Amino acid sequence: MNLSNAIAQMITEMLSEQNEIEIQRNILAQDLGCVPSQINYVLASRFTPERGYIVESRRGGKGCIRITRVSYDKNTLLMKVIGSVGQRIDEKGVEAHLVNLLYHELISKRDAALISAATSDSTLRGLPADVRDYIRASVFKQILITITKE
Amino acid sequence: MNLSNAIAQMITEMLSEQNEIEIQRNILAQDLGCVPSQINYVLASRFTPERGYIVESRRGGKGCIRITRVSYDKNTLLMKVIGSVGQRIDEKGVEAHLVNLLYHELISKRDAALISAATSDSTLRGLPADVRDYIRASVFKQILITITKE
DNA sequence: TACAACGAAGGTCAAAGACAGTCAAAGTCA
DNA sequence: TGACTTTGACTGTCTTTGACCTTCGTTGTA
Repeated sequence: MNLSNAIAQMITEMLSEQNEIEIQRNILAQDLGCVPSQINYVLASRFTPERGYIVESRRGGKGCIRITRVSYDKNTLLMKVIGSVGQRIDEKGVEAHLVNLLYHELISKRDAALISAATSDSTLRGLPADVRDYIRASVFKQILITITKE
Repeated sequence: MNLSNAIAQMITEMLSEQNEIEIQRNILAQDLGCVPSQINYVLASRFTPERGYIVESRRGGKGCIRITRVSYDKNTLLMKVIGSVGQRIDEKGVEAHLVNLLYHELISKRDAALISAATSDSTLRGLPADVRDYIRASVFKQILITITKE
């Protein structure tokens, strides 16, 4: 087992108990007997957004690195919804999806309110119905895609 | 938790009970076991006008520092932006507003990303430019209005 | 009463300290 | 050979500290 894998495993273990951990780079490096920048390498190569992690950090005195595991399932489910929307959707269609997404806790009430505002008939007023539904589908999907990227 | 954050938290707690507090720099510094100028650093870095605080002070005997939370009424400012948008806006116009809103911390990065996604040219593709700008303005404003309702 | 000296605040700024990030070079392994 | 690892010098950012400055109420004195 090389160093990087050992570090990755250690971080994964820490994350098995909580979805979010805070570490101090220098301390962890010292514990593991490696140079601090090795931690960066491991984070950059293994704890990527693609693999469902968010890494944030703070420099300076008492700095730290926060690693959050985002539920991969959530995105998979969101992507399914996005995939199911199709080229057009009417106001009721969006509302139905929102109810569903809320029920499964894939989005927050706030998100639902924002999406609802962005896609309502009154917001998209003035367009012919079919164009409106087309634009609504596009806006709806783009917002959901943005949410999956968090 | 580093010193600065601890101090900031303490001040925030004091402000949770009233919108205005008066502290004595040296006394607070002594309570917290830090040098007095550390208080200045915390005030300068965290209790800024952008974040909705006004800091005033009086030197000399019986001096003090007064910190006021002004809730520069986020909503009032948001409404001003909404009012300034007009009937049409192009992609760059929205981006400019988002930069501004972010700078003044009236919306989060996340909100900005959602709005950007909902109003981009690619999301609204297929519409004639003038209609697109019209719909964009509508979507943009409706989302902001929803944020003011929180 | 006028006012100068004093002491008690708070303000400023630069240097030092404490972290984390970046990048390129060297090393390793299939 | 090429992809992945490891290392460390250098950089960037935020924090902490302390010396020195400014302001202002109080007090002593002519």
